[in-house]
Amino acid sequence: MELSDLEKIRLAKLQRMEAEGIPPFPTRAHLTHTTRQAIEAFEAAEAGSNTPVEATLGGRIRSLRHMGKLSFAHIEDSTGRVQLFFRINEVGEELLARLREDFDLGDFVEASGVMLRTRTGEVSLQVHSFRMLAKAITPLPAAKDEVVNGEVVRHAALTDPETRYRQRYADLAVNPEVREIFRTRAAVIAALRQFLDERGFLEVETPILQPIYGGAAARPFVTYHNQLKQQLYLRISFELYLKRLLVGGLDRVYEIGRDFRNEGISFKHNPEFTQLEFYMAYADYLQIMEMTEQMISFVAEKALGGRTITFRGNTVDLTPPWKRVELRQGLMDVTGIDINAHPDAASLETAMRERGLPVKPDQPRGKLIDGLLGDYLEPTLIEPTFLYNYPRDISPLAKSMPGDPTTVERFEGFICGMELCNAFTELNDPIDQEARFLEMGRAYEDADEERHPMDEDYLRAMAMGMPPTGGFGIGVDRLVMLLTGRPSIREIILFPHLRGREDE
RNA sequence: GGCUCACUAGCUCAACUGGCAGAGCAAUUGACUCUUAAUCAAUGGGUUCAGGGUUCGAGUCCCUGGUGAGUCACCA
Repeated sequence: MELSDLEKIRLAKLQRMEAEGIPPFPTRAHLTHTTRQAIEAFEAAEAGSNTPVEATLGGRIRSLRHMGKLSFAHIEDSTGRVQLFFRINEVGEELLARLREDFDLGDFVEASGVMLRTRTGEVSLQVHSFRMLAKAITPLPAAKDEVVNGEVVRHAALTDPETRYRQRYADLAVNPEVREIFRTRAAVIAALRQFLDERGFLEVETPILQPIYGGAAARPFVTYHNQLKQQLYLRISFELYLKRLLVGGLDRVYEIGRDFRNEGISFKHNPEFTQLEFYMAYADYLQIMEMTEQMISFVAEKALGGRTITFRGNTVDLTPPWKRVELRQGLMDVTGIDINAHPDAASLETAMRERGLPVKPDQPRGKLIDGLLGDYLEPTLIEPTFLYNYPRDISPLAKSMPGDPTTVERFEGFICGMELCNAFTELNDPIDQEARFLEMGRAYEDADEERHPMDEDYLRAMAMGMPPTGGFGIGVDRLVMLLTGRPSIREIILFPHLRGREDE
């Protein structure tokens, strides 16, 4: 490890402590309160009995001010901050000198004493004794904090995105709002579980390593099992396994876990991302639609304490019911094209050209429609909106609408111009399913990386009978982006994937 | 992968049309018994992302490469 000048100075302090027999990394701490508990205990005593509050507190030193025979510090733990007040009368000359010589910003310290208010009114621990809990050799990146009206204001905070993502520990250590994002993220996932658990759903775990990948259109990561001499794929969705469980009689199942897609990286794409899928027997996509808006507003209420979010400058209310727009009508409104009047790719291409819309050649009809949706319709869907009834050829696992074989019972949810979730009435006819798989194979013969491989075992499962089922999938990262108002997926994933560096 | 922009001290940022690489905080030394970006005095700190080129002279201009951000493509 190459040490900077600042680090060499701190290392020398550490070595001096060791030479004097003072452990810089003692094994155990003995704390009586968190910083918040200590402040609350003092305020309660102040309002009542006035009995002294003794406490032993621990935390990271975030500010340190020496002034002759007095010193002040703030320590921080996960519950907040408290000021430490060191007076030579209480700690003695020797310990006070040690504070000056051995302790730096970023060190972890344990301090015992009595809670009191300093002259400026700040609740503080008047320290009688203290010791090092863990020495920090590398200084924290943020320079200094200021407390203004109880709010911590940072000066010269760590802002460089690359450093923040590569050294997330440093980002978390100095940027409290980043810690808050991940508390919200945990609350979102807990609320999703609660919502589904309360409705009788069983949480399950299905394979991440799969011999045949499927359930979505994406390129997989490929890996290999040495002993089995078998090529395996990291899953791109949970769908095909979860629906096998419905065949097995588990009527309501869900899984929250990681999907892996070997695609480009962007502000809304990470190669691994967290997905929730649930399947509900005897439900159709309209019931799932209602459940979706209830679930999302429930989660917002639980994780944020309200149903209003602000994302990319738009403030929207998540309270049900959400807008419902048929995909055909939505596309007609923004492009003037009625997709039902163009049952094949060639006709749709012509209609697009007539209106001066750019057309990528050799795209199947479904892809063209998907393109129109993404380019022209999606950006307009600011208020929470369900688009429903999708073309069959981009939905190989969804059930056709009765009386309309070109359209399937499928919807997607959009908020603030971003796609959030995808759901449909599940195709449970094994004959139709096999035909769809074959169709997909043909349609993507040229770009066959994305086609759905034929999954014979899945067809066998369907052949044993799956009840009519509504299924649902949501990108949990996208949901967390929306709920925390963060425009980049990297802000809400602890360790987003970045390109490797030569020096690492 | 394409295009655009960025990369300077530990952190945040300056440095004009090419002309001695700077500030605040952090650090070091000292003063200071209620401070809170404490204050005051002094001091140290640079592979200007890397490599090459142009030039009397490059942080600045040119080329190649690296990483990031935005955007497009692909996808969710």
